[in-house]
Amino acid sequence: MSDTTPPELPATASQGPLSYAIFQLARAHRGLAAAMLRAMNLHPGQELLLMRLFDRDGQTQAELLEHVGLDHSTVSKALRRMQEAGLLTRTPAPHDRRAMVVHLTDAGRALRQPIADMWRDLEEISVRDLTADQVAVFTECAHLVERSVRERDRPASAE
Amino acid sequence: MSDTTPPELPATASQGPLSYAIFQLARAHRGLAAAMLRAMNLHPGQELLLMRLFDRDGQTQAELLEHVGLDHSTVSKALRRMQEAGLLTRTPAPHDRRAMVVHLTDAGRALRQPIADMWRDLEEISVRDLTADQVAVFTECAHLVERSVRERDRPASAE
DNA sequence: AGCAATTACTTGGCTAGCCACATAAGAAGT
DNA sequence: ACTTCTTATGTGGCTAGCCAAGTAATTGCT
Repeated sequence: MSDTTPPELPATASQGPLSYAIFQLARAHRGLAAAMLRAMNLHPGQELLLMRLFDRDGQTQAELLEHVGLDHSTVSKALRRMQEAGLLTRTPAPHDRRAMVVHLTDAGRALRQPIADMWRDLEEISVRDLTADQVAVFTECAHLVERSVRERDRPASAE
Repeated sequence: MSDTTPPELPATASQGPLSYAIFQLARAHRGLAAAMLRAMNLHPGQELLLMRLFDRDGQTQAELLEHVGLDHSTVSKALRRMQEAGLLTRTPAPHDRRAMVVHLTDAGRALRQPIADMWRDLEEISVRDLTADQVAVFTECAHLVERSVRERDRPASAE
């Protein structure tokens, strides 16, 4: 304790450089994504649901939920707003009247290419100043950190 | 329905692996931070403001703002809630009656060590499965990506 | 059967975070 | 002095995201 308690603690970054870097990077990255999505009248996170539906239309909320990993209520509200925006429909499943099957509308399908372009632009900007090696290491490390964090967050999670 | 399914576009991850990794990592990381902060009756982001005040008490909102990089309204509201929670006080600056000087209360100062411990635990968990080299590369890359993204977000020096 | 547990989803309530607008006060130009 | 201009902060409105509680339908257990 005699070497780590100077009267002038620099800042938050020194206490946890990696955590702080994640925090700042996430906010900047999300900000750019939000700006790009706003041109399509979308909000951050909605494009992930749409991309899942582009991949396979007609999924239930539970199926979408499992892949994106968000809270039930978050997905439910986001889908309701996207339905009100005319991007998709939610109809009760025929053989399981609890479930709501989500289908894209024409307006929703029309966003497939714009979202793909936007996502590619975002990726290209993010990677711009990195070498291919750095991208590989960064992505690998991101997954490792994510797994550590998730394991700690859910003490009963066994993979 | 009659649309010829493209050769199985995997998912969002393949469109932008790095962006997707950032998104997922950020959510998991923030989730763990939120869980840890909840034990102290804090919310994500508040601890950053407090740590800034631990570093130097009696700053104005504008000074805090510059360092954390959030929107001024976000900081304004967060500080109001933290004041209502008894963690700090906001008093008009004597020589500049626009500015509000933020001072920690005893209750706020009491969180210094708990927050430092929590931040250290979070960092330790995040770094657990990484080598020192990986941490260095990851942090460096995070800053590079953040800079690229911020430059693009603010079209000030576009080529 | 019948009743409990699980699953699927909705709603309410809270904060974070952004934008846009509004207010107030100091600074600067005329 | 009298306007702008800039700065510092507050407020309203929107969505994202979480937790917690509630509803409805399916499954499971006795």
